[in-house]
Amino acid sequence: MSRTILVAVAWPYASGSRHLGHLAGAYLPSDIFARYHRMIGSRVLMVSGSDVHGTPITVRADQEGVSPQEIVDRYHAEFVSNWDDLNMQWDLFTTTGTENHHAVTQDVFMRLYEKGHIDKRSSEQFYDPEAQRFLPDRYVEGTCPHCGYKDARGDQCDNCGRTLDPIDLIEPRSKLSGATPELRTTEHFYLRLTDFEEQLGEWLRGRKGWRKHVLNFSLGWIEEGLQDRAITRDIDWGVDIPVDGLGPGKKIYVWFDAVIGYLSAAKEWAASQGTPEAWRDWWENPEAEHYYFIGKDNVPFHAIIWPAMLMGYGGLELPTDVPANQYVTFKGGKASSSRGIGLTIPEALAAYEPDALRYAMAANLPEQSDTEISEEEIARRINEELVATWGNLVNRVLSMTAKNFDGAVPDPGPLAAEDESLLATIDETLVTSAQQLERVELRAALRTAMEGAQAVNAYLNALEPWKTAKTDIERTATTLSVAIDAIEGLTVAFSPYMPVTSAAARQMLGAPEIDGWTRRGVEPATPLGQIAPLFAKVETATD
RNA sequence: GGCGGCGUAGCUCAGUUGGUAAGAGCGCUCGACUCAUAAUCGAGAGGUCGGCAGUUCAAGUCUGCCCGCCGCUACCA
Repeated sequence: MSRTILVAVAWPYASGSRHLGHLAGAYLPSDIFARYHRMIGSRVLMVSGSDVHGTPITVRADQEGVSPQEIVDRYHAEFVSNWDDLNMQWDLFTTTGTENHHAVTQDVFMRLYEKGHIDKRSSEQFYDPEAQRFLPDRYVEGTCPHCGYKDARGDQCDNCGRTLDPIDLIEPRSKLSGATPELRTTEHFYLRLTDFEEQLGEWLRGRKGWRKHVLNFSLGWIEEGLQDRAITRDIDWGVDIPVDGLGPGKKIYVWFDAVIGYLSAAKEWAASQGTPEAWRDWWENPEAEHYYFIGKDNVPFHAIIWPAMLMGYGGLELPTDVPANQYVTFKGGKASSSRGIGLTIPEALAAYEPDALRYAMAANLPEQSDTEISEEEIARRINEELVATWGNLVNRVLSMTAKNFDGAVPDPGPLAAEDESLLATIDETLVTSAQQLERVELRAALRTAMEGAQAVNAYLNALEPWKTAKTDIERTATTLSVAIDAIEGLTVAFSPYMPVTSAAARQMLGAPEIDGWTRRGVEPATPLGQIAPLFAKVETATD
């Protein structure tokens, strides 16, 4: 029976270009996983979209003298273009700016409110009289009361690392205008996370196969005790609060609405298909599996807050797994486009072919620990592994076949033990890589596929078809035919990672489109396609 | 400060519930081959598994302390 899979992908924040850390953290793994599931016949719904609300976007808009919508439109267009270049296969990539999303967010808010999981409280916040705006903690700067550092942020001092309360800053000033902020009382709605503490703990302790950094981190939050959390902000850019009582100038907090995007996007997708109820197959179906692809900084939102919201709402499915990735680091530091650390996705796409970039990043996915990446590392992965082992394998086999057998797949004749053995190895490659993909061990599954390619190279070196071509054409036919069948099988394993070149390789082999996670081989006498190298080597900085 | 993760070969990383002489890829050395994008294949060198002390018949794997790196710390998203 075919499985029902929701591939939920972190919503990129439309405040600037995304970088390779984001690509490796969430987008590439989700696409690989979704493609695998489509190949084995699962019903996949892969959704995400641009996250368009929040203070940083309004600040940037002010700085540039444009509307927040202009900022959002610019980066949303860039993301869509990136995904297109990378051949990301979304079922829907929308934004949180749609009417549908606002309506679904308000529905979730109202339901939680009516069930008593949201209440109203007041607190004191810094307000910038010049910018006429309440300031998030990190937009208040001043002198650290602990170490005297002059440019401490309101949430944390970058010098001594201590967590701060902006009220404790000496000589506080607004990061926006430099003005001295004043304290004002403000009312907000709070999500009562404490209502779900026990239920969340029980649920989390029952999770199997979750990465330990995800599970331990989440359980740590539970053990420390959850805190109720404000879910509205003093801002005019966001989703309207669907109940009266707070007065103007307040919106729903961007993070509360962003996670709801997984649900609203499913509804938008269903409506766009002309089957408006179809979202229920994923969200109200206990058999459905939900996988959330995010970076580790988002673990609390996906393993604590969003599940709590779902529990409170009732009748919707909780995450099956949250395979959060760690960080990609450049020269030891976390990638950051705002600080210019590491390549942005547009920069990387300008430098590398999409499939080659996908290979290099997939081979370095930070699944267990932070992974150090450099342009040298990307070039090494492409030149020393991808081109040398896989690209060259396809090229050497096809070249020999074209030359010796009139550009068509030869008839293998009876197979010898070593022929059967190679094909068994490739079949095993597909079995093993599928198991690893199921566990979201994407790096390992790619490695497995490469080992399959090495096995074919070793087989060729052992049977030396370039020699037998002069002495035993039947043996040569067997060798090359078996190698072609093996390569056909490997294109299946590589396809989730490198869809374009895998399809190109199949065309060269004369193989039909992939049908299932299995080796099918190529019929004898099938004419080969136009042969060309699958990948080009990249120049390295030192060349 | 608190919490979490990490610290394993020159580099990038794997090492399930503790158990045969510690692994992979790349790099390096030697050899084979020369069909192929000087690509491939084989062999080899290379590690006190951050440090110290424990538990155990047995620890990279468990416990404690220490050192270092990264992240989070609930109002960045």
